[in-house]
Amino acid sequence: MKHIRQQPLYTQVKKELMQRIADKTWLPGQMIPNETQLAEEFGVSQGTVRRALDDMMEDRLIFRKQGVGTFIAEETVSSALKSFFKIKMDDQSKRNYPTNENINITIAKPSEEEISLLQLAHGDKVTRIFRVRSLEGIKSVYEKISLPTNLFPSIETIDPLPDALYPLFQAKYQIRIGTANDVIKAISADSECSAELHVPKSQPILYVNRLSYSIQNRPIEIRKSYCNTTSSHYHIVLS
Amino acid sequence: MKHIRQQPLYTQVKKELMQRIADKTWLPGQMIPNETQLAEEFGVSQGTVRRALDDMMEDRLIFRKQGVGTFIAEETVSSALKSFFKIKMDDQSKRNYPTNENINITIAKPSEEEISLLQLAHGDKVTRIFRVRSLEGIKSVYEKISLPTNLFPSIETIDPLPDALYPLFQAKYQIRIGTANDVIKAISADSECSAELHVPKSQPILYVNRLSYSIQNRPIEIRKSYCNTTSSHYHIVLS
DNA sequence: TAGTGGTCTAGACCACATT
DNA sequence: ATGTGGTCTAGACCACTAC
Repeated sequence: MKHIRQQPLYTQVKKELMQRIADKTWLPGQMIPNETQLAEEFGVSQGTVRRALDDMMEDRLIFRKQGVGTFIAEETVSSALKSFFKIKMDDQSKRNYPTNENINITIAKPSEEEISLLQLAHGDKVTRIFRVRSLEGIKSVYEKISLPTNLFPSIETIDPLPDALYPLFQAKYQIRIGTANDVIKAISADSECSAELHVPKSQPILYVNRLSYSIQNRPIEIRKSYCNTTSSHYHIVLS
Repeated sequence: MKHIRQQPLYTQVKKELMQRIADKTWLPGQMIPNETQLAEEFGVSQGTVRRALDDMMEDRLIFRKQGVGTFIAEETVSSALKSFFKIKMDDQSKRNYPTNENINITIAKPSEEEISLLQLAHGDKVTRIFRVRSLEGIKSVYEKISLPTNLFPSIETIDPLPDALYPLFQAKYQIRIGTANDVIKAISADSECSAELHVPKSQPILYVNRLSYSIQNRPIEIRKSYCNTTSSHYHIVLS
């Protein structure tokens, strides 16, 4: 390994290893060479490789089994999903990811709120996605999503629209969500919610108003979620 | 350092160092001995001390300045509060921290849930704190808090009980909250909530069920918060 | 210049899982 | 028995900060 003294050796090793994941040299689930072999290949010590692997483990890019080996993490996209998908069934044994229903996509002139939050320029359009998401057969979330149309060309023609949007954003539009702001309230179901979620009017609804940003910190998505939390909840770990 | 082979040396070193922070041997902002000195004192290698310090840095218990030294982190009220106090006014310009009202503290035999979640031993008691918190004069949150009585002796005699409990936990009981799990639902106000928060029955209420852990990962607190989110909200940043 | 944290090495041994 | 990751050591040198 060339000694660029600008950055530590373990960072350089990590970058090379990440490259191999990115270019599919190593596929998800696959076991990679052991630490000694990698150390020899890169011309560094085993400790340096270990430091690189420790960092990658922290990023959940790999996982290790003592006595077995080091493996590429499955679907590095969906692991990012874990960070942003917060609605869980109360019964943790049922860990179904929600399915889409009643999808409706329109392109429209943006509202004041959309212009402001998504930082739209004059004349920019907005693509709105309406959908109901079901968990274990129960209509749990009614979502209204607003996206800048120019960032997501032809997204309205994708059929079927995948249940998880963030992997789609990344795979098809090279947009990776980095952070999100969730503002959460308890409200009463209005007639729209009531109809979409099949709940009585005035049922308590968990309202999550999200603004998502790309890793470059550009606002990407407004997502208003109306959740029937009768048998599910919003779960967050603070530290 | 005694070689308990049950756990790695670096975790034992870490525990001893954390103890010195807890018992005020080392105070916030103070510089601690360098890695070599600590290694000599504990009878381990410098690399082992470093691993312990790396872990503590991850937990933000210490910080380092290259070329200067290693310092105990300033445990500011605001830093702990920022992480764990999530209810904000909708109008961000008003950033009042809530005040206590109607405080009621009792010591009781724990419920099944309390025994299980707080990992109580046979005969352990539980201290329950009930209080209403107001934001800008509006009764916003009704809280029921459960604590292991043996960890918080005489907390029921503290008068007035401070608005923020976590700084008290640390200052008086050397217990620092490190993580918390929040489970959030929207429910209807029951008669108890209705009375405490002065809202009509069946008003939508944001119910936050929290289980907090110390930095040593021991469960410390169950906190059930019932929030009137008419003019406030729960705010979380995901990444 | 002296003292600190940051990186790196080469080698040893332990704990765990598979064969 | 073998091979893997996990821990630990002793020592070296680099990079940064203060004096």
